Amino acid sequence: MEAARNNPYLAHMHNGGNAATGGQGGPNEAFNALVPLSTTSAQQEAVENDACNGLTGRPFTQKYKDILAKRRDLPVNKQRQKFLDLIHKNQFVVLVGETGSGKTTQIPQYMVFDMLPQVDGKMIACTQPRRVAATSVAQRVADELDVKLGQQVGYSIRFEDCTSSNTVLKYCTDGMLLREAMSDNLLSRYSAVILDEAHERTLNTDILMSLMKNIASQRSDIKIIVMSATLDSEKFQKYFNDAPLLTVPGRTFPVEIYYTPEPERDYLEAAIKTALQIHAAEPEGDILLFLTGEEEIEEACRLLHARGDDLIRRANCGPLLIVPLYSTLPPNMQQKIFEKAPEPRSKGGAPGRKIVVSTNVAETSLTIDGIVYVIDPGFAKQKVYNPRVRVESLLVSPISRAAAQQRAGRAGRTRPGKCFRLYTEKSFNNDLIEQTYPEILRSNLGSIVLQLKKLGINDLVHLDLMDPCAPEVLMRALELLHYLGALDDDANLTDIGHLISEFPIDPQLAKMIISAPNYGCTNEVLSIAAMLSVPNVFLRPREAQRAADMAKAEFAHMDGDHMSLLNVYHAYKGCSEPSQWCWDNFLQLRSLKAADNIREQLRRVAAKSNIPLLSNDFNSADYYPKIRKAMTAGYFMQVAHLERNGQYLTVKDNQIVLLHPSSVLERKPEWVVYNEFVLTKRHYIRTVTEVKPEWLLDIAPHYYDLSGFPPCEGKRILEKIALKNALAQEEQETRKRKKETSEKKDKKDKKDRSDKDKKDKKDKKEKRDKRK
DNA sequence: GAGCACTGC
Repeated sequence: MEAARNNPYLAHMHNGGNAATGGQGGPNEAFNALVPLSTTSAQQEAVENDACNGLTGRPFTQKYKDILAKRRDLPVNKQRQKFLDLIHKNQFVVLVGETGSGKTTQIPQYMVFDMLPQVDGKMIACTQPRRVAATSVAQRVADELDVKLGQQVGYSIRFEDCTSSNTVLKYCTDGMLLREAMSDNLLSRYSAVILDEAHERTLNTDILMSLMKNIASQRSDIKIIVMSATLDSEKFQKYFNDAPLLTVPGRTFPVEIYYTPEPERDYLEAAIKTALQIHAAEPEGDILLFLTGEEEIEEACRLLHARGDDLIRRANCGPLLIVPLYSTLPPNMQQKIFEKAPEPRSKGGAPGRKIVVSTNVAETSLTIDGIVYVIDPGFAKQKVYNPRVRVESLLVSPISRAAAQQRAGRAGRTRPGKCFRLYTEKSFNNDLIEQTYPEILRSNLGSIVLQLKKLGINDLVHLDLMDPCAPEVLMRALELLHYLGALDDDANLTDIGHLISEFPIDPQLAKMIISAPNYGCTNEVLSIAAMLSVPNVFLRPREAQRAADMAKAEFAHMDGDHMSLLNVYHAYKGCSEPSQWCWDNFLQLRSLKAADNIREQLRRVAAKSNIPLLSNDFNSADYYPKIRKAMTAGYFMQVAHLERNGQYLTVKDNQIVLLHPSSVLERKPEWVVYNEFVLTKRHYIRTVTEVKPEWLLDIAPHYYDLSGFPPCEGKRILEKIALKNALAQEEQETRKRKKETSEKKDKKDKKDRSDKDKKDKKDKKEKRDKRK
């Protein structure tokens, strides 16, 4: 109680924040005795053991007490005092804890009791890379603290803010906190920020880490905790000014690792063999097989079905449930991974088994219970960025040792498991890289650079990132933003740049939206932007490709794919039963719903930025051309020209590209804008719409300064038009000059005339006067 | 005439 007397906030606490409600509750004495940034583990436990909730004044429920017992048992609780000591003495703490340590749920609560956010009005934030994690952990912690979700504990993710003025602990996606920082550069609403899953090194986490380091140097009152699951803690410690490290053991079961003695030539074949061998020889327990993509997974499932049936017949094995899993799979199909393994065919017969064949989605995003065996061929599709051609693409490549470890861990969540790696141990040690390259080294940074500018970080070259990005990638981003008019010649944010940065989408898309009012078509452009921001809406199941193509043709627009997307969106908004309608038309309902959500968000941003929401008369001949002009204002850097040999060449880069076969365009328009450059066996441009070369010169004259263009037909055509424009302009000017000269002459004549008139009048008057 | 790992504002 000594501390309580010294607590300057105590009076406030007793009077306000902690009033008992309903008569049955009461103050939590231990809670009221807490002093910010000096609590002990014992004090905190006393607060939790009290009869009443310090945060609400209400008596604790039985449910609370049941959960509390389990929380006390978590590995992280044994280190509570150590953690508090570290955070009292340091601004940064790095915490490493494996699965099951309890760090994500407990550490933020320790911080709540230690910083007493209800006293100074500043919140504790805990960031997650994914939305589901933010919402589900917030719910769990609300239960643990015996409060209603959205009150003292809440979450904030895109499209959903579940917080209130009472919120002291907020779980949010890292992207959300970054957005907040764009309008509050010092994150002044927070007294502590906990960055969770930092080892994943997502783009947003990396930026956020840099930002927090920057903020910490300006705010000595803020505490920052970086939590990670890997043992690569030294890098984090070093980055955060030699921060102290706390290691918390996890709670998982051992996983035995097996390697192949020789390298496998065909990993798909090897994977299927291994799965069936496990089924034939290993005890009960489900299998998780990692493959790289949809097509491979469907193929593997077909083979497993065929050979599995054969095996079951011959070897009297139990029945198999084979389930594919990838993110674009419809939700009802995804649910299948939670089904139980099938029962034995006869009582006492061999047990059934579930085989989940999955992409990386099962590595971090989805947890499947009951997995005992993991098969890891060692490959995944990974994003790579080529700044030279400004293209992001997906490439099947070997995973890292950290990812392999993560995959193996999936076998030991419920009991001891086994992991079969389809590569040699030597290969694991010598060929695999230690960590997957962080996303920031594999991405186009256009949007990120704009965000950084908005965050008040101007010196990008000396930006303090954990892994600095390649200068060429930065250059490309700056170049793009400069051409869009978002940055001036000194790389400072312009008014346009401020506007663009308000939109949570690609800068080109945002530019298209803010240009739309010039063409009176904001509403339509918002719809197109939303449709371009979601995964492909068109489904094309292998068994119904023709029917799907026919359904798609119904939406085709002769101007191109963007207008077809607009047709789809309008039709979707007009249909009465979206679910049935989507099924009938081979459309992805999930994507359309997402598009609708995004459109609403974009509309709100536009309205807030005073961008008028306009539409042209649908029957006007200009309706579509005006939309295409607005698109050109955003995408003038992604234009291709059809050369006379029938090949498209991208403008300025002179890359040979093909219209993607998914395009609705049946003819080949001479000039097109494209949304995406797809790099597979060939170079494709996907989602394509016809434009006019005159527009390019009108709308983006700074980009279409032809002197810097490599020679090609497109350039010659543009030059001709430019010449014509120049001549026309000259002619116009000449005419204007002539008109001016003649006007001047007229004016002079008029003046002369009027002078003469005056003189005549005067003379006449004089004459009259004389006569008098 | 062909793909679409996964997130996120």
